[in-house]
Amino acid sequence: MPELPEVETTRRGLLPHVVGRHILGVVVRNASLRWPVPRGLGRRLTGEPIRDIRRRGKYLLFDLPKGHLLVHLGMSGRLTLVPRDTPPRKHDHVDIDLDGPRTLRFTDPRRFGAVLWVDDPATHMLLKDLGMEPLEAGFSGAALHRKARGRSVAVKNFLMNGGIVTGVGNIYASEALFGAGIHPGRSAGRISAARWDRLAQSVRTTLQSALESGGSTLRDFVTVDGTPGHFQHRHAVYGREGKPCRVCKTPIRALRQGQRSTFYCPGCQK
DNA sequence: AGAACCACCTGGCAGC
DNA sequence: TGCTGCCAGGTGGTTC
Repeated sequence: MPELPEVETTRRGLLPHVVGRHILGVVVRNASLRWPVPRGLGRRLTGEPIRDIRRRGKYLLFDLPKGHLLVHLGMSGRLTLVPRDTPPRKHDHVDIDLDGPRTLRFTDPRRFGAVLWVDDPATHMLLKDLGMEPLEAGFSGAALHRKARGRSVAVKNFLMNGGIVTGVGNIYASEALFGAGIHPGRSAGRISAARWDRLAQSVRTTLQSALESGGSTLRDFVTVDGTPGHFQHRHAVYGREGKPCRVCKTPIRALRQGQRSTFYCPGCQK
């Protein structure tokens, strides 16, 4: 489900209800996520205050005095705030009871997500090699151009490589390439500096607009209070195969790249 | 080093 | 209705 806008929407929704709260207890109903939820997570968390919630790519980091709770939503994960003692449903795997009226609940049908303890984000295996944050300074066409030198991989797969840019997944890669007028199959190493500038700008504006719409809800993404995002109604190409391009009316096409669906406009993207 | 594939898991939907 | 096959927002690991 969640790419950067959905993860960031989740973070912003949680902030006012979670930061400053102490953790009263932890319930792990199913520890078999992408990696096992560590034994002793409850012992590490219980009694501790949550000082901040940060995001690195699609990872959320809950800052505690002695370390960090790391949450990744995988393909189908969700974090919601529910009234304490709300009965768990089938895929509610982890509960973090907070002081105050609510419980922070991790739900994930496919269990590709993760709930882990991290001592030091700077050296953690899952975090240390992540690429540029597309909404922060340092992300630019020039930086992308430099990283793409000599690489034959399709630009769409390049954009989705978390070691290059973090947070851009399957939906927003297609959308950003449409915005920049670049064909998703073009080799990353054969794109001009001017077009990398357009693409970097398109990635930023695409993610920013999605964020302002509360993210995209395709199947099950909901914000922390249970309301869906609505950016899916504004997708230019994603999920629109056969429908007319919003700009030139050419039917949108789909193709497979690295076992993922890509959508593009053959009229607008070269 | 880089590129292409696979694996992990459940649920929803189209087609028969 | 019920079965089968395919698809889905991610990403680490393996192989070439």
